[in-house]
Amino acid sequence: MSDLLERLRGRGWRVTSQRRVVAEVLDGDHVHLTADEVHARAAHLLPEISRATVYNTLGEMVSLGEVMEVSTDGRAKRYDPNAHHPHQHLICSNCGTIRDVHPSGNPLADLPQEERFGFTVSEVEVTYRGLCPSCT
Amino acid sequence: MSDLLERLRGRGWRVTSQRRVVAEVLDGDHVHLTADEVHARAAHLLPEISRATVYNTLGEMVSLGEVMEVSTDGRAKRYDPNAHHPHQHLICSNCGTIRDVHPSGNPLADLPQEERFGFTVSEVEVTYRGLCPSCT
DNA sequence: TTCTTGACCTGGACTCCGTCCATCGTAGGA
DNA sequence: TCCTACGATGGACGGAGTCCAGGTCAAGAA
Repeated sequence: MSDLLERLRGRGWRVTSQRRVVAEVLDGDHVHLTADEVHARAAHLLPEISRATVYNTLGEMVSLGEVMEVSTDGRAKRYDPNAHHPHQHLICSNCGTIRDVHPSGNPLADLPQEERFGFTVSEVEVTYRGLCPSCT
Repeated sequence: MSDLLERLRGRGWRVTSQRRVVAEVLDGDHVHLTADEVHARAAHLLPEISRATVYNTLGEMVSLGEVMEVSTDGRAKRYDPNAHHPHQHLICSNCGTIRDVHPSGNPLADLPQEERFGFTVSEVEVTYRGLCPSCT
């Protein structure tokens, strides 16, 4: 994830200890943490970091396209650092576990012209729901 | 929508004026209101109705499968009475307008077995995003 | 029609998630 | 090393949703 910091620096970002720590927490490809979880883990590495800073940093990473925001259930949003590899999500309806998945096919092509109502459609988000092995 | 009330009565529900009014507000197939909007419209017909009652009633309708919950953007959930006709949603990223759409194909079949990680997958939710004609 | 009772409604307090803002601190260029 | 604009802080705030104790009423029984 240090290349994330490099990319951010390249975009004119100041690299502060807070941003470094948030990036470190998000390291790894299969992480789907809430802002509060990110804050808790970051505070473990840098105790004085504030909630507002975590929210700001996550928001900036999202608007730069480095991190994806996932709204799973209308409760807290989750942050997914695997933003450079297109994927969808499979969520356990019981315990909330999230997995990245790669469906075949192209859902964008599945929306016929006459069902677009003049919209310029640019993205599709597919969420699969079901029960994970341990909740079955 | 009076058949909704009939179905609910058939399930042992008491039909109260509050529930009648909520059902009436949700009447129509292309409505996607937030709980607060439902409350505002319901209060127009029955001024003393409380927010808690609207939330309770909507929650019950959802758990009976009579109404669908749509989490568009991590903000307020929306309630969609068109629950008996499978469909997906097309949302304007700018103004939030929602349309019901019917993609061809079956996205459930697009998730290969080896991408299911042992989950019992039961539903798929597809959300298309883009700009509506008036926001383009 | 009246009675009875448990399901339902109410309003206000509370929680959770997220944003805003005034002020202070500091990364990094000169 | 110094300067300063960008970033961090934390506390107040706001929106969405939940909870609860107590009052109300739909609908079946008589």
